[in-house]
Order: sequence, then C-alpha cells, then structure tokens
Amino acid sequence: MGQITLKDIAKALNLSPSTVSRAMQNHPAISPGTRRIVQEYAEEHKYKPNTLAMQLRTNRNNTIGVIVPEIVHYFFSTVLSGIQQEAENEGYNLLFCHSNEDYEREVRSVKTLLDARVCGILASQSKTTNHFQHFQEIIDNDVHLVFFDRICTGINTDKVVIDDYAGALHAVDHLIQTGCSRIAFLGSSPSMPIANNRRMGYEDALRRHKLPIDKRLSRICDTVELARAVVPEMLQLDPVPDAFFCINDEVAAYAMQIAKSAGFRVPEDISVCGFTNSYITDVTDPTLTTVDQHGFEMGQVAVRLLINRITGKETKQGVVSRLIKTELVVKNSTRSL
Amino acid sequence: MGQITLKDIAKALNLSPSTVSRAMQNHPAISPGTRRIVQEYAEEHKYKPNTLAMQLRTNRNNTIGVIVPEIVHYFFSTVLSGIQQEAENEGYNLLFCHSNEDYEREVRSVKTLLDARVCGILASQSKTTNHFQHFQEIIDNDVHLVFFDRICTGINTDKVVIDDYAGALHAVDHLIQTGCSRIAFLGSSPSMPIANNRRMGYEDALRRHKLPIDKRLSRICDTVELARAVVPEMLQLDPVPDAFFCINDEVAAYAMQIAKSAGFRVPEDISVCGFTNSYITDVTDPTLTTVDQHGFEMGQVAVRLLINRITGKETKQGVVSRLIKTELVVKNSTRSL
DNA sequence: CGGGCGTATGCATACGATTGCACAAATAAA
DNA sequence: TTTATTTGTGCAATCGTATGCATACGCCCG
Repeated sequence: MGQITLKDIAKALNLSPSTVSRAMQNHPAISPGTRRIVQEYAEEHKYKPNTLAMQLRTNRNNTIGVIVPEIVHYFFSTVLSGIQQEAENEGYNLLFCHSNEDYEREVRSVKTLLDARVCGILASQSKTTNHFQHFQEIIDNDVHLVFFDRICTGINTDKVVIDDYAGALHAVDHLIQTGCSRIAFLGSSPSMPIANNRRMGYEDALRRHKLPIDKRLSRICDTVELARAVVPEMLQLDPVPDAFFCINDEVAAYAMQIAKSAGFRVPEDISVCGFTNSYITDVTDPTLTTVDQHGFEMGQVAVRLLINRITGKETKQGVVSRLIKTELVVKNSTRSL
Repeated sequence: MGQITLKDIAKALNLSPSTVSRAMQNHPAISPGTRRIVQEYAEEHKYKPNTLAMQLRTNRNNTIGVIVPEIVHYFFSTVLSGIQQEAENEGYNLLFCHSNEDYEREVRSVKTLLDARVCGILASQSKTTNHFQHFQEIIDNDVHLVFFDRICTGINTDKVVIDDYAGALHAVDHLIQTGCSRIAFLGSSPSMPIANNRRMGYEDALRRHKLPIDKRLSRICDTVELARAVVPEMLQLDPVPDAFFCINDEVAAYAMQIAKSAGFRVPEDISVCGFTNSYITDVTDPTLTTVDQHGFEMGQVAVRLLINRITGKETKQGVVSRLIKTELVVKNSTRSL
C-alpha cells in the first residue's frame, strides 16, 4: 500500500523476490545487468527495506532503552544527550522512558522496554525505589543492563558512576584552603551511594586537615523545600558555619539566598559550593562554585559499555565499573586563595 | 532460544499454534479447559508475545518519534516530559532523537525515524534549518507529522504553539502598568515565528498605552554571548531603558546581572522580564519575573493531536493548530503595582 | 555429442503471530 | 436413526525479508 516491497519489485520486473533481495545486497551470484535493473527500479520507486521484517528474522532490533528518573534536570538531560549522540553514532535507536522518581512508573518502564525487546537498557534508579525485582527481570530475560549514576545496590551488573568521593574531597579541600573551618554538609539519605561517597570525601578532607567532624554540621537536605527549613536552623548554630557544601546546585543556590537575606555576605562570611555545574551556577549572585560531573561523558561511556556487552566485545565475566572524573569549577561563591 | 514462542507452547501441549493463539486472547471458540491449560503453561514459562512479529503483521509499531533541537534546556525537557507521559498513557513508545540545533543531524534524525517506520513524528525545528525537504519527505511517506513550538513555516502540517503574542502583550502591559515606559525588547531573528509574534505583542502593548515604538530598543539578542555585547550598548542609550523584556530567561538573567554591575538597581531603576519560567528564575537576585510557557501541557497536547491523526479520530482535512496559553509569573525583578 | 562445470535464477522455508475457512466431533432437533 | 446445529481445533496463508538448495541454461572440453 504505502510502501513498496521486495515482492512488488519482483512482480514488476518478473523476477523472484530472492533475486531482488540478492540484487539489492550486491550478492555476487547476481548478474550485473539484473542488479542494475533492480537497483534502478528500487531507487526510482523509493524502496525502503522493512526493518520490522528484518528484525523479526534476526530477532534483534538495534534499539536501546533508557530509563531516566527526571528529565527536567540539568544533569540527567546532559547524560541523555551524551547517550543519544553515542547511540546514534553506533547506529542504535533510543527508546526513551521517564520514571519521574516514581517506583511504579519505573516498573512499567522496564516492562515496556522488555516488551519492545530492546537489546539493552541504561537505567538510573528512582529515589523511591526499594524493590529490585524489575531490574532482576531484565537480567533474567538475557537483556543487558548498565546502571548510570544512581546505581541499584541490590543488583549485580555493570555500572558507570561519578567519582563522588574525589569530587567532594577536592571541593571541601578547596574550602579549607581558602580559609573555611566550620564546613556544613547538606547531603542526601546515606542509603544513596552517591550521597554516602560524598560524605566520606567531605569527612576525609576534614581529617586530612585535622579539623573536627561535627555531626551537627551534617544534615540531610537535598531539596529546595528542605533547604528552607534546614539552612535557617544551621545559621542559628554557635559558632555559625563558614561554608556550605551542598549535594546539588539548587540547594546551594537556596542556601546562598537564605544566608544572604539573613545578613551574611557570600563568600566573605560564608562560602557556598554546589554540585553539578548546571546553568543556575552562572546566574546566582555571586556565581556559584561547583563540581562539574561531566554528564555528557558519562552518557557516552555508559552507551559504549552497553554496546560492547551487546556485541560481545566486552568479555569480562564479572561486573564492569567505570568511574567518571569530576572537576572543581571555582566561581565567586567561595573565597579566592 | 531465550524466549518461548507460541509454537513452543503448541508443541509442548500437543495443540496447534492457532489454538494457543486464540486461547491466549480468550477467543470464545476455545473451550474453557484448553484455555486454562494454555494460559497456565504460558504463565509458568513466562511467555511474552513477540511484538516484532505482530508489528510485522499489522505494519504498525506503536511508536512515535520525537525530534528535539536541544535537550539540556528547561523548556524542551519539560515538553519532552509531557510528551513522554501522554504517550505512555496511550500505550505508545517514544523513539528519541536530538538534533542539537544542527541541520545535518535533524535530517539524519528524520531518516532514522522513517527507517524505523514510526507511526508519527513530533518535531521542533533546529535554529540552523533552512531547507525543509526532509520534513516534506515525512508527509510523502504518509507518516503523520506535528510540529511543536518551533514550527516550520515551509511545511503545511498540524502544529502546537505557544500563544507568544498574548504572552508578550501581557508581560509588556504589566511592565507599563508598573511604571516603565522605555521598554527594550531582546528578541530573536524575525524569521522565527515565535520571536516575531512576541515582537508584535510587545509593540501592540506599547501602542495600546500610546507609547512610542523606538527601533533602537528592539534588538536581536537570544544567547548569553549576544547579551554580553548588546546589553551594555543599550545601557548607553539616552535616555536609558527602564525595562528589558527578553526572549528567554537566560538572556534576562544575564541582562539583569549586567545592569546590576553597571550600577542600576533592579527593579527600581530597571525592570527585567524573562520568558519560560525555568529554574533559574528563582535563584537570581532578585528573582525573575517571567512568562510561563506551560511546556508540559504543550507536550501532552501535541501527542494527543498526533495520536488522533494516527487513529483517525481527528478528521479535519486542513491543518490543525493548537494554541497553548501562557501565564505571567510576577516575581521580584519587576516593580509591584 | 555428451558429460561436467559455472553462472544466474527460482523454490521453499523460516522468523512469530493472527485469522478465515474447513472440518471433525458432539449435541440437539426432527 | 437421520439431519441440522453447535462447538472446538487444525490447516494454510499472510506480513517482508533472507538464505540453503535445487535447477535451468549456456559453454567448454574431451
């Protein structure tokens, strides 16, 4: 109807479908004459091979599924952009799912991707996920799975993560070197490996400089709403913190805002450091020192790892872990050396 | 091999594939006994219908392609999120492409999606696109096409756009009512319908209040780089503008930053208004008055329109245009009434 | 002239699922 | 008992492509 098929060409040229098929793929057993006739006819009638049919034959559809917990989000959209570019380069299509930090939607997404029979899945876990059966099912179905950033500790599979420990260590070290000594850590639930690794980096940086670790300076505060409650409390402490090291740029921006309206100068009285290096770090006043996570690179690395598993180029038996380097980006919310 | 098929079940139960198929879909001609046996066996062996096979039969793969010019972008990621949710609700998969504002990649994306034989395509044009043949090809292939936001004027097809005219009119009206009279417009190339409609809204608001339209106050300035060059020039004008109405939030944030460091107070001396209502509007100092574009809704509306075309529920012969309402969000970069 | 060989093409089948039609068995009606 | 009707299954073809194997033809050589 809409699209012309091999059979149509065969009928029109009085050939068999097999001949036409072979002619199209430049099979040596086809005479140059026939080949030319077929290819010209195909060209003229805009023949397009039906990928669905080939996929059915080969039982492979050249498609990778990706599950992202949030998309209106600087870091994850950056990762997605890296994933997309690399997948396109390698000739894979991308089936896109969005869990929206919702466990139920995450489960549905996995089901969708398995139903679509993708060759592999890239996933970052939702914050509300506590059961891992759906991820296990991916593996049980012999579909390759690579976690990125928010890895699932309950599942044994390849992963690509940010070097959160080093990033935090480096950032806190910078705060100390620029004269801060009472540094607050606004983190996430320790059940998230990301947050836990950063806390360890934070504490190790303090230890290296022989600074005390004050439990009151370490709080869970990973959303804007929490910041509005937690930051004012911390500003009541005596002595007051002279720096905030924050789990993400949004919290850092709000902490800065709250500190400023409480009468503190940034960075003279209080330094603030974020994590991600999103757009907002350039529009706050002062601009926000932060840790770049190299999200684009993470996306590329994750895709390459997944494709190497799919094609069998990556042969390691156990789990492959890739670590993405971070980079401290000093702007104006921390003092200069 | 990996997956069990209808035939496998048939062989195991000594039935024909047809019977098994019918049993699975609760066909009335199948005896309850057989049905139970089949369904239990299928359940136990985790049978999953091969969607590729069904897609081949029906020649429909329940997949929608989406082409986004930028993804690390508040507005477009918001639209994508609306698209994803609505597509998922309607049982469609999403094949994701990213042109990255690059004409060549946009062309490749279209090819990719047509090769994948998607049922329909949602697209927003890249800034660098001047030829439309690839979009025309979509239509020539009888694939449904809906443009959103950045529509392609050279192609006659359904579209969903923001009510840019009303949004601009409303915003500028607010600036005037709060006492501004020399309002600058930082826009985009007039070849983009978006920018042109906003300019018309801007000018009509001025006319309504019998304010002069000064050509020097209207400039192309839609990137951060341009802002750094253009805004300082405008601050040299005599008399100086008392408001900036900007094409997006980034430009607005930078305009504000530049004005502040030039010694102007915001909003007392100069009001600033952005467009989009992205995250950054809450972290600038002062927070940024802006126009919300309801991107999530735009995504939903676009998907629904596309699906109604695919399913034939939308029967209108000509072009269907949907208009998304905007909403002025007054924050602290404009004066109060 | 016939056997052998190479070349070019067609036939048949497969991928996995669906579906119109035929058919057998069982039941109901006459 | 015979005929009609229902009920449950199976056969075969289909979607579009790819491929092993058979076959037809022409040609060369013995």
